[in-house]
Amino acid sequence: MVQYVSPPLDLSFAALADATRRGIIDQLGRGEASITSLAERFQMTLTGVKKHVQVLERAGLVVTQKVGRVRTCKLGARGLAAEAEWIEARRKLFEARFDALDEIISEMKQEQGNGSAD
Amino acid sequence: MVQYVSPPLDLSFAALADATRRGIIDQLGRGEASITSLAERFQMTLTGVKKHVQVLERAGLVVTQKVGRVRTCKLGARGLAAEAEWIEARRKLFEARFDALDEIISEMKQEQGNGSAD
DNA sequence: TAATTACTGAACCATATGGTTCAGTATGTA
DNA sequence: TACATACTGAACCATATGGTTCAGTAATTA
Repeated sequence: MVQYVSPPLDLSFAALADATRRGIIDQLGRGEASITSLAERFQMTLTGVKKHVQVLERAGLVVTQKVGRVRTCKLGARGLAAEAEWIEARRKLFEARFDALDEIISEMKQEQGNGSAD
Repeated sequence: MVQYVSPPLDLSFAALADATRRGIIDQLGRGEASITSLAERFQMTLTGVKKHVQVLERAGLVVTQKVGRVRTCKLGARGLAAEAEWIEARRKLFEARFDALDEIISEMKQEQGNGSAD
Protein backbone atom coordinates (compact mmCIF):
# COMPACT_ATOMS: atom_id res chain seq x y z
CA MET A 1 0.00 0.00 0.00
CA VAL A 2 1.19 3.45 -0.86
CA GLN A 3 1.72 5.39 2.29
CA TYR A 4 2.57 9.03 2.72
CA VAL A 5 4.35 9.92 5.92
CA SER A 6 3.43 13.54 6.40
CA PRO A 7 6.06 15.84 7.79
CA PRO A 8 5.32 16.62 11.41
CA LEU A 9 2.27 18.74 12.06
CA ASP A 10 4.60 21.41 13.41
CA LEU A 11 5.75 22.12 9.87
CA SER A 12 2.38 22.12 8.18
CA PHE A 13 0.53 24.13 10.78
CA ALA A 14 3.38 26.65 10.81
CA ALA A 15 3.18 26.78 7.02
CA LEU A 16 -0.55 27.51 7.22
CA ALA A 17 -0.07 30.25 9.80
CA ASP A 18 0.76 32.87 7.18
CA ALA A 19 -1.80 34.57 4.96
CA THR A 20 0.53 34.79 1.97
CA ARG A 21 1.20 31.06 2.11
CA ARG A 22 -2.48 30.26 2.44
CA GLY A 23 -2.97 32.50 -0.60
CA ILE A 24 -0.34 30.58 -2.53
CA ILE A 25 -2.18 27.35 -1.76
CA ASP A 26 -5.41 28.87 -3.03
CA GLN A 27 -3.66 30.09 -6.14
CA LEU A 28 -2.11 26.70 -6.85
CA GLY A 29 -5.56 25.24 -6.42
CA ARG A 30 -6.45 27.10 -9.59
CA GLY A 31 -3.45 25.74 -11.44
CA GLU A 32 0.30 25.48 -11.45
CA ALA A 33 2.33 28.66 -11.19
CA SER A 34 5.92 29.86 -11.57
CA ILE A 35 7.81 31.76 -8.90
CA THR A 36 7.58 34.89 -11.03
CA SER A 37 3.82 34.71 -11.46
CA LEU A 38 3.35 34.20 -7.71
CA ALA A 39 5.64 37.15 -7.04
CA GLU A 40 3.46 39.37 -9.24
CA ARG A 41 0.27 38.07 -7.70
CA PHE A 42 1.44 38.65 -4.14
CA GLN A 43 3.46 41.81 -4.73
CA MET A 44 6.62 40.39 -3.37
CA THR A 45 10.19 39.87 -4.51
CA LEU A 46 11.13 36.60 -6.17
CA THR A 47 13.31 35.79 -3.20
CA GLY A 48 10.44 36.41 -0.83
CA VAL A 49 8.13 34.10 -2.73
CA LYS A 50 10.82 31.50 -3.02
CA LYS A 51 11.14 31.37 0.75
CA HIS A 52 7.41 30.94 1.21
CA VAL A 53 7.34 28.18 -1.37
CA GLN A 54 10.21 26.48 0.43
CA VAL A 55 8.28 26.54 3.68
CA LEU A 56 5.30 24.97 1.91
CA GLU A 57 7.57 22.42 0.29
CA ARG A 58 9.22 21.39 3.56
CA ALA A 59 5.71 20.90 4.93
CA GLY A 60 4.91 18.69 1.94
CA LEU A 61 2.03 20.90 0.86
CA VAL A 62 3.62 21.99 -2.41
CA VAL A 63 5.91 20.30 -4.91
CA THR A 64 8.09 22.15 -7.37
CA GLN A 65 10.04 21.20 -10.42
CA LYS A 66 12.47 23.25 -12.42
CA VAL A 67 12.32 22.96 -16.19
CA GLY A 68 14.65 25.20 -18.10
CA ARG A 69 14.85 28.38 -16.14
CA VAL A 70 11.30 28.19 -14.81
CA ARG A 71 10.36 26.59 -11.52
CA THR A 72 6.79 25.39 -11.54
CA CYS A 73 4.89 24.97 -8.29
CA LYS A 74 1.84 22.84 -7.67
CA LEU A 75 -0.07 21.37 -4.77
CA GLY A 76 1.60 18.37 -3.17
CA ALA A 77 0.02 14.94 -3.35
CA ARG A 78 -0.21 14.37 0.36
CA GLY A 79 -2.85 17.03 0.81
CA LEU A 80 -4.18 18.14 4.17
CA ALA A 81 -5.40 14.79 5.41
CA ALA A 82 -3.19 14.62 8.49
CA GLU A 83 -4.10 18.14 9.55
CA ALA A 84 -7.80 17.56 8.99
CA GLU A 85 -7.59 14.37 11.00
CA TRP A 86 -5.89 16.05 13.95
CA ILE A 87 -8.39 18.86 14.00
CA GLU A 88 -11.46 16.66 13.64
CA ALA A 89 -10.37 14.47 16.52
CA ARG A 90 -9.97 17.53 18.76
CA ARG A 91 -13.21 19.14 17.70
CA LYS A 92 -14.91 16.33 19.55
CA LEU A 93 -13.01 17.23 22.69
CA PHE A 94 -14.05 20.84 22.39
CA GLU A 95 -17.66 19.92 21.82
CA ALA A 96 -17.69 17.53 24.73
CA ARG A 97 -16.77 20.44 27.00
CA PHE A 98 -19.56 22.59 25.65
CA ASP A 99 -22.61 20.45 25.28
CA ALA A 100 -24.27 22.71 27.82
CA LEU A 101 -25.11 26.20 26.66
CA ASP A 102 -24.37 27.48 30.17
CA GLU A 103 -20.67 27.31 29.63
CA ILE A 104 -20.79 29.43 26.53
CA ILE A 105 -22.94 32.01 28.23
CA SER A 106 -20.74 32.20 31.29
CA GLU A 107 -17.73 32.67 29.05
CA MET A 108 -19.43 35.48 27.23
CA LYS A 109 -20.19 37.19 30.51
CA GLN A 110 -16.60 36.74 31.51
CA GLU A 111 -15.38 38.37 28.32
CA GLN A 112 -17.78 41.28 28.68
CA GLY A 113 -17.51 42.04 32.35
CA ASN A 114 -13.98 43.34 32.09
CA GLY A 115 -11.89 45.40 34.41
CA SER A 116 -11.22 42.26 36.39
CA ALA A 117 -7.65 41.34 37.26
CA ASP A 118 -8.12 38.29 35.14
CA MET B 1 -27.75 34.91 16.97
CA VAL B 2 -24.64 34.25 18.99
CA GLN B 3 -21.66 34.64 16.79
CA TYR B 4 -18.03 33.98 17.54
CA VAL B 5 -15.56 35.94 15.48
CA SER B 6 -12.51 33.74 15.57
CA PRO B 7 -9.17 35.43 15.81
CA PRO B 8 -7.41 35.29 12.44
CA LEU B 9 -6.27 31.91 11.27
CA ASP B 10 -2.71 33.17 11.55
CA LEU B 11 -3.00 33.03 15.31
CA SER B 12 -4.69 29.66 15.61
CA PHE B 13 -2.55 27.82 13.08
CA ALA B 14 0.55 29.29 14.70
CA ALA B 15 -0.76 28.14 18.07
CA LEU B 16 -1.23 24.62 16.72
CA ALA B 17 2.27 24.53 15.23
CA ASP B 18 3.86 23.52 18.51
CA ALA B 19 3.74 20.03 19.99
CA THR B 20 3.59 21.27 23.58
CA ARG B 21 0.60 23.45 22.81
CA ARG B 22 -1.16 20.62 20.98
CA GLY B 23 -0.44 18.53 24.07
CA ILE B 24 -1.98 21.16 26.31
CA ILE B 25 -5.14 21.08 24.18
CA ASP B 26 -5.28 17.30 24.52
CA GLN B 27 -4.77 17.58 28.24
CA LEU B 28 -7.52 20.18 28.64
CA GLY B 29 -9.74 17.86 26.63
CA ARG B 30 -9.52 15.55 29.63
CA GLY B 31 -10.43 18.28 32.07
CA GLU B 32 -9.46 21.68 33.37
CA ALA B 33 -5.95 22.22 34.63
CA SER B 34 -3.90 24.75 36.55
CA ILE B 35 -0.67 26.27 35.28
CA THR B 36 1.24 24.26 37.87
CA SER B 37 -0.26 20.93 36.84
CA LEU B 38 0.48 21.64 33.18
CA ALA B 39 4.05 22.58 34.10
CA GLU B 40 4.50 19.22 35.84
CA ARG B 41 2.90 17.32 32.99
CA PHE B 42 5.07 18.96 30.34
CA GLN B 43 8.26 19.27 32.37
CA MET B 44 8.53 22.96 31.95
CA THR B 45 8.79 26.05 34.14
CA LEU B 46 5.61 27.83 35.19
CA THR B 47 6.65 30.81 33.11
CA GLY B 48 7.14 28.61 30.07
CA VAL B 49 3.69 27.07 30.40
CA LYS B 50 2.17 30.45 31.01
CA LYS B 51 3.52 31.69 27.70
CA HIS B 52 2.13 28.70 25.82
CA VAL B 53 -1.25 29.17 27.46
CA GLN B 54 -1.18 32.83 26.48
CA VAL B 55 -0.57 31.91 22.86
CA LEU B 56 -3.52 29.51 23.00
CA GLU B 57 -5.62 32.17 24.68
CA ARG B 58 -4.83 34.83 22.08
CA ALA B 59 -5.88 32.30 19.46
CA GLY B 60 -9.14 31.79 21.33
CA LEU B 61 -8.51 28.10 21.81
CA VAL B 62 -8.22 28.23 25.58
CA VAL B 63 -9.88 30.34 28.27
CA THR B 64 -8.46 30.88 31.71
CA GLN B 65 -9.76 32.24 34.94
CA LYS B 66 -7.92 33.05 38.11
CA VAL B 67 -9.59 32.12 41.37
CA GLY B 68 -7.60 32.75 44.48
CA ARG B 69 -4.02 32.10 43.54
CA VAL B 70 -4.82 29.38 41.01
CA ARG B 71 -5.33 30.04 37.33
CA THR B 72 -7.53 27.40 35.77
CA CYS B 73 -7.33 26.69 32.04
CA LYS B 74 -9.95 25.04 29.88
CA LEU B 75 -10.79 24.71 26.22
CA GLY B 76 -12.32 27.79 24.65
CA ALA B 77 -15.88 27.79 23.44
CA ARG B 78 -15.13 28.74 19.87
CA GLY B 79 -13.47 25.42 19.13
CA LEU B 80 -11.71 24.61 15.90
CA ALA B 81 -14.58 25.23 13.52
CA ALA B 82 -12.91 27.99 11.51
CA GLU B 83 -9.73 25.98 11.07
CA ALA B 84 -11.62 22.84 10.10
CA GLU B 85 -13.62 24.83 7.59
CA TRP B 86 -10.55 26.33 5.96
CA ILE B 87 -8.85 22.98 5.70
CA GLU B 88 -11.88 21.11 4.38
CA ALA B 89 -12.41 23.68 1.63
CA ARG B 90 -8.78 23.28 0.51
CA ARG B 91 -8.81 19.52 0.66
CA LYS B 92 -11.15 19.65 -2.29
CA LEU B 93 -8.60 21.70 -4.20
CA PHE B 94 -5.88 19.21 -3.45
CA GLU B 95 -8.05 16.27 -4.44
CA ALA B 96 -9.09 17.94 -7.67
CA ARG B 97 -5.44 18.06 -8.64
CA PHE B 98 -4.92 14.41 -7.90
CA ASP B 99 -7.92 12.53 -9.12
CA ALA B 100 -5.60 10.66 -11.45
CA LEU B 101 -3.22 8.19 -9.83
CA ASP B 102 -0.63 9.12 -12.44
CA GLU B 103 0.26 12.31 -10.70
CA ILE B 104 0.96 10.62 -7.42
CA ILE B 105 3.14 8.06 -9.09
CA SER B 106 5.10 10.64 -11.02
CA GLU B 107 5.71 12.58 -7.85
CA MET B 108 6.94 9.48 -6.11
CA LYS B 109 9.37 8.84 -8.93
CA GLN B 110 10.50 12.41 -8.66
CA GLU B 111 11.16 12.04 -4.95
CA GLN B 112 13.05 8.80 -5.43
CA GLY B 113 15.15 9.58 -8.48
CA ASN B 114 17.26 12.10 -6.68
CA GLY B 115 20.56 13.67 -7.60
CA SER B 116 18.69 16.01 -9.89
CA ALA B 117 19.41 19.72 -9.71
CA ASP B 118 15.85 20.17 -8.59
C1' DT C 1 27.56 36.67 -29.33
C1' DA C 2 24.81 39.93 -26.58
C1' DA C 3 20.84 40.96 -24.06
C1' DT C 4 17.00 39.50 -21.38
C1' DT C 5 14.57 36.54 -18.29
C1' DA C 6 14.03 33.53 -14.24
C1' DC C 7 15.72 32.08 -10.60
C1' DT C 8 19.22 31.50 -6.62
C1' DG C 9 22.14 32.42 -2.51
C1' DA C 10 24.30 35.19 0.79
C1' DA C 11 23.85 38.83 3.79
C1' DC C 12 21.28 41.80 6.36
C1' DC C 13 17.38 43.66 9.30
C1' DA C 14 13.60 43.89 12.66
C1' DT C 15 10.71 41.24 15.12
C1' DA C 16 8.83 36.89 17.08
C1' DT C 17 9.42 32.30 19.49
C1' DG C 18 10.48 29.03 22.94
C1' DG C 19 12.71 28.65 26.54
C1' DT C 20 15.18 30.06 30.87
C1' DT C 21 16.25 32.60 35.61
C1' DC C 22 15.27 35.70 39.16
C1' DA C 23 12.80 38.78 41.89
C1' DG C 24 8.54 39.98 43.01
C1' DT C 25 3.17 39.85 44.54
C1' DA C 26 -0.89 37.72 46.25
C1' DT C 27 -3.17 34.04 48.57
C1' DG C 28 -3.72 30.35 51.78
C1' DT C 29 -2.25 27.81 55.92
C1' DA C 30 -0.21 26.86 60.54
C1' DT D 1 2.45 36.67 62.14
C1' DA D 2 5.35 33.55 59.43
C1' DC D 3 5.83 30.31 55.88
C1' DA D 4 4.61 28.04 51.75
C1' DT D 5 2.21 27.98 47.33
C1' DA D 6 0.89 29.77 42.75
C1' DC D 7 1.47 32.71 39.74
C1' DT D 8 3.49 36.96 37.28
C1' DG D 9 6.73 40.12 34.86
C1' DA D 10 11.05 41.65 33.36
C1' DA D 11 15.19 40.45 31.37
C1' DC D 12 17.90 37.59 28.84
C1' DC D 13 19.35 34.09 25.24
C1' DA D 14 19.58 31.49 20.90
C1' DT D 15 17.27 30.64 16.98
C1' DA D 16 13.54 31.28 13.48
C1' DT D 17 10.59 34.26 10.44
C1' DG D 18 9.32 37.41 6.91
C1' DG D 19 10.99 40.41 4.38
C1' DT D 20 14.55 43.07 1.72
C1' DT D 21 18.84 44.07 -1.52
C1' DC D 22 22.53 42.77 -4.35
C1' DA D 23 25.42 39.98 -6.97
C1' DG D 24 25.49 36.09 -9.21
C1' DT D 25 24.25 31.77 -12.64
C1' DA D 26 21.73 29.47 -16.21
C1' DA D 27 18.53 29.38 -20.05
C1' DT D 28 16.22 31.82 -23.88
C1' DT D 29 15.91 34.94 -27.50
C1' DA D 30 17.48 38.32 -30.89
